[in-house]
Amino acid sequence: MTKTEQPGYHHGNLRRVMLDAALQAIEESGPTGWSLRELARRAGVSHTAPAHHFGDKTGLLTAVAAEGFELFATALTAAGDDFFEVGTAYVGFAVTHPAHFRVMFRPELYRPDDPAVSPARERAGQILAAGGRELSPGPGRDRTTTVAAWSMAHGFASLYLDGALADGAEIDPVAVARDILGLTFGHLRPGATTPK
Amino acid sequence: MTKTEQPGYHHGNLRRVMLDAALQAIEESGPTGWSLRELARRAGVSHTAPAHHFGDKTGLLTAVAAEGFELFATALTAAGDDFFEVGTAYVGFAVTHPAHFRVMFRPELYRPDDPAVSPARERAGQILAAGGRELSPGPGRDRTTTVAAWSMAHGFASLYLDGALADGAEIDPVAVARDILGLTFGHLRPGATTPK
DNA sequence: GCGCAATGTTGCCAATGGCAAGATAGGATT
DNA sequence: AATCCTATCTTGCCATTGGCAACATTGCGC
Repeated sequence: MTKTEQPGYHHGNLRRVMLDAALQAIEESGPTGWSLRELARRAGVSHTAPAHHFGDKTGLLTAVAAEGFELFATALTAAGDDFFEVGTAYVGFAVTHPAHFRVMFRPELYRPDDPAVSPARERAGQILAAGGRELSPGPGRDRTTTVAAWSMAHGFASLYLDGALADGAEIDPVAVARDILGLTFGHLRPGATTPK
Repeated sequence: MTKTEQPGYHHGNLRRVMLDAALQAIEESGPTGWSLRELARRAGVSHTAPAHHFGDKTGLLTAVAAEGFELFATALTAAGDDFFEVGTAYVGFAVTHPAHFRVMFRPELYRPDDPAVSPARERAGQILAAGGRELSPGPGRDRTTTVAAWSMAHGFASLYLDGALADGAEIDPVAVARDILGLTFGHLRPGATTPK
C-alpha cells in the first residue's frame, strides 16, 4: 500500500520495524515467548542485523521499556491534574499499549538503569506522586495515598491484561477502572459523600 | 536436613527438589531466566530426568502454579472472614512466596487449564468474592467491590515484588498493605470493629 | 569524489529444549 | 525367590537460539 518497499542492502527502517515486531510478538506470546531470529526473519533481514540497533535481546527489551515509559509519561501528563483522570489514564495506557506495559514493570527483563529508561520512568513517578498529594487526607499521608492509588490502577491493569478478571462477560476496562477508583477514593474527594 | 542422601541411580525425591530449585531460580532471575538443564545439574541428575516428572519446561511451571494456588487458597482461608485480613493475607502470600506468585498470574507461562491448577485457582477466587460481598456498599456492587479490593492487593504486591516502590527506604510490605486498605476501604466498614 | 562509520551478511560456536532408545531398580505377581 | 513390569534415570542426538568474528555494502560528511 504505502511505501513498504525495502531496498536491497540497507533496510533503512530496521529499528522501528524490529520494535514493532517485538511489540506484536510480546502481545502474542509474552515478553519472552519469541526469538530474536524470528523477528529478524519477519523483518526480512539476517539474524544479526538487529544487533547494530539494540546490541542484544536485552537491549531490544530495554528499548521497548524506554519507549513505554515515554509514552506512559506523555499519557499521564495529558490526563491533566485531576486525580481520577490520571488513574484512568494509567489503565488506559496499559490497555492501549499492553506489550510496553508488560515489559516496563519487569525490570529483570531489561536494563532499568539505562539512561534511555530512567528519566522517563521518574517523570511518570512524579506525576503519580502529584496525584497522591492532591488527594491526601492529611499531612504525612501523601505517600500512602500515592501508593494506594498506584496499587489500585496497577493491579487492575495487570489483572485485566493477564485475563484474571475475564469471568465470561466482556468488560470495558477503562469504565470499570473509573468505577473502582470512585468507590475507593471518592470519599477523599472534596465535597464527597460516602456511598451507602 | 533430613534424608538428603542421593542413592545412585534413582534420586527418589527429584520432583520436590526440582520444584525447589525452580522456585529459587525464579526468585533469582525471574520466571524464564533459567534453563531446565541448569536446574537438573544443580539437582545432580541428567538433563532429561525432570521430563519424567513434569513433561517439559511448561509442565514444571504448571506445577509451580498449581502448588502456588494451593498455598494461596490455604493462606486466604486461614485469614478468616474479615475482609482486611484477607487482603493482608493476599499481600503476605506474595511476599512469602514470591516465586509462586510471579508465575501464577502469568498464564502464558504455563497451562492454566491443567486440572491441577484450575480448582485451586477457583477456590481462591471464591474467597476473594466473599470478601467483596462482605464489604459491598449496596446490592449490585459486589463485583465492583471485589475487583477494587483485588486490584489493590494485587497491584501493591506486584509493585512491591518488582521493586517499583523501593525509593530508598525499606518498608514492611504487609504493614503498608494494611495501611492502604484502611485508607481506601475503611469508610465502607460497618461500625468500628468486631466482625460479629 | 572519497573515505569512513553505520548498517547488514555469512559462518561459526556453545547452550538449550526435547525426542528416541537403552539402562537400572524397586515392587508386585507368581 | 525368580520374574516381570513399570517408573525413573541415562546417553546420544537434533534443530533452534543468542551472540561473536570477519567480511560486504552503502551513504553521508568532508
